[in-house]
Amino acid sequence: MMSKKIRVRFAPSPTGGLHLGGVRTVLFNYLFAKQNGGDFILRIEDTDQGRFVEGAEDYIQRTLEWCGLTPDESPLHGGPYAPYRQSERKSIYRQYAVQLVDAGYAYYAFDTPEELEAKRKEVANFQYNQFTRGEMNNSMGKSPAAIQEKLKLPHVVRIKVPKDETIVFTDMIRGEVSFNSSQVDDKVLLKADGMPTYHLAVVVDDYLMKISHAFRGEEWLPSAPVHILLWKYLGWEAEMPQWAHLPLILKPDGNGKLSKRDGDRLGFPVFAMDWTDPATKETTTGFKEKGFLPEAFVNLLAMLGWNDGSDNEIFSLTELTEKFSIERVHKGGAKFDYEKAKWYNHEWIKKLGGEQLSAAVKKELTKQGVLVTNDLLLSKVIALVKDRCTLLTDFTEQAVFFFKSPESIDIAAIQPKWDEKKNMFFTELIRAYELSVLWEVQDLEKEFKELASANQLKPGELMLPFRIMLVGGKFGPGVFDIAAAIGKEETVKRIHHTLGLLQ
RNA sequence: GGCCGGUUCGUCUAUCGGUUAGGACAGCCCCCUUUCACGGGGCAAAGACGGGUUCGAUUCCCGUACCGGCUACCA
Repeated sequence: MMSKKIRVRFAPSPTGGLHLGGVRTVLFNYLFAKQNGGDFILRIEDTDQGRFVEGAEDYIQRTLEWCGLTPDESPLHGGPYAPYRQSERKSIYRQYAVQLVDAGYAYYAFDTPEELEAKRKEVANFQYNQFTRGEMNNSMGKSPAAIQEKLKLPHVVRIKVPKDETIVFTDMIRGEVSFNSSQVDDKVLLKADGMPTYHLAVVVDDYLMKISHAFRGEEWLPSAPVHILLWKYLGWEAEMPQWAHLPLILKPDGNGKLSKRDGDRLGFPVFAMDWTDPATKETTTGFKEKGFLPEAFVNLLAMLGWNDGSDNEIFSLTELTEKFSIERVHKGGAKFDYEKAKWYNHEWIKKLGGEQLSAAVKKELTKQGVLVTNDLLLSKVIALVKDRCTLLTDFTEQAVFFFKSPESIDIAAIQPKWDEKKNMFFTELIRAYELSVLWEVQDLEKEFKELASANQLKPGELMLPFRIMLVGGKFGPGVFDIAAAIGKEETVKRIHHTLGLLQ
C-alpha cells in the first residue's frame, strides 16, 4: 500500500490567531490521516500579506497540542522535507516559475500596481486573463532581448490559462466539479518580491513533500482550476493529491463566514486559545481560557459538518478517529451555535472523572487565590459540583466556599424571618455538632432534623439560613454535603460568624 | 455582474424512493429538589418554489428563488 500523507496548510488569520474553521480543517485532516495510517503534516505560511506574524507559528502549534492533534511533520517538529517555512523556500519556487515560463505555460508581467489599479478603474470587473493579456505590459509577443531588458525591473510571473478548456476534478466531499478555463484568470504565481503566491507554493510544496490528500476550506474551490492546471503544466498530474473542500462555518446570526469580529460582537470565542496580536497588543479570548475542555472543543468542532449517522453526539478523539468518514462530511456550511457549544462542554465535564478534571479545577481555583492542597477534598468537591458546571470557570463559583469561608454573607435573605427561636436553634446546633463523633452526611442531617423538631421548628425554614451561613448565598449542592466536606471546625466557625452578624 | 457551491424544525442535523419525517441545542409546560442547578417527562417546531421521472418523491433530473464563497503581486 502506498503511504499516505495528509497535510493541512494555512496561514494565520490577518491578525494572527487560529479560528474555529482552521482548527476544524486540521482536525479533519488529522482524523483522516490517523484512520488511514497516514502521516499528518502541518504547513504554516509564515507570512500574512507579506508580513511575518510574530508568535503565530508557535501559537498554532500550542493550539494543536492542546487539542491533542500532534503533527508528524511541521515547521517546529521538523521532518524529512525541510525547510518547511515558505520564506526559506523562496529559491525553490522561483525555479519552478521559470520552468513554467520556459515551457510556455506562464509569462512575465511588468505592469505596475498603479497601472493595474488604473485599469481596474477604467474597466469594470477587469480580469487579467486570456482575453486581456494581449493589451497588457508583459512578455507575450516580446523579443527575448526585450524581455531580458525588462527583467531587470520588478516583475511577476503569471500563469497562462488556456482558452475554452474544461477543467474537471473529483472532490472527496462534493464529487465531480468542473470549470471552464475561460472563466479562470491569469493568476500571479510569483510576486515582485520573489515570494510565491499561495497558488504556486501549495502545488510545489505538495509535490515535493509527496502529499497524497489535501483538505482546505470551501473558499478555495474557485481557485482549484488554477492548481489543477499547475499540476498538469509542471508535469506532475499523476501525483496530484486528492482534494476535499470543507464547508464553511457561518455566523450565528445574519449571514456570512464566521469571523473574529462576530465573537467580539456576540460574546463568544472564535479562537481556540487566547491570542494577542503583536501589532495591536489586543487579546482575543480563546475557548481554552473561556473554560472549555479540549475534549469538548474537538467534539463540537467535529460535529459542525459531520456526524456518524446515529443519534450519538458525544465522541472522544479516539472515537472520532474510528468513526470519521470523509463521505459523511456535509457540503453545506453550518451556523455556529455557542449555546450548543457550551452543552458539549457540560457533557464532557459530567463524563470526565475527578482525576481528569482536578488539574483544570485547581487552576481555576488558583485564579481565585485558593491554593488546593487537599486532593481528597478536591475530588469530593468535584464529584459534588461538576454536574452544575457548564464551563470550567463555573467551578470557581461552585467550589471556592469549600476551601475558604465566604467573603460575604447574604444576611438580607435571612434577616426578615430571623427570630430568637432560630437563634436558639443554631446555638444548640453548634453545641450538638461540636459534640458529634460522626461527621457523615446522614448523621449531620439526622441531628439537624431532630434538633429542629425538639425546638418545634420545621427543617425547611432552617435549611436556607444554614445554607447561607455555609456558602454565603442561595446556591451550591446539598447543605449537609457541604458541611460534611468542609468539616466540623469550619462548619461551626461559619455558623458562629453569621450568628454574630445577625446580632 | 460573472463563475462555483449550497438549501429538512429558530439552530446543528438523521433519512442511502415507501417513515405518524427521527434526535440534539434553544423555547415553553410538568415532575424531582424546603437553595440554585443537574436530571426525568412532555409540548411546540421543518422538506424554499415550480415542473418533470415514478405506482410512489424530502430523496433522482431540470428551472426559478434565496443564501454563501470567489472574482488582489491575501491566504
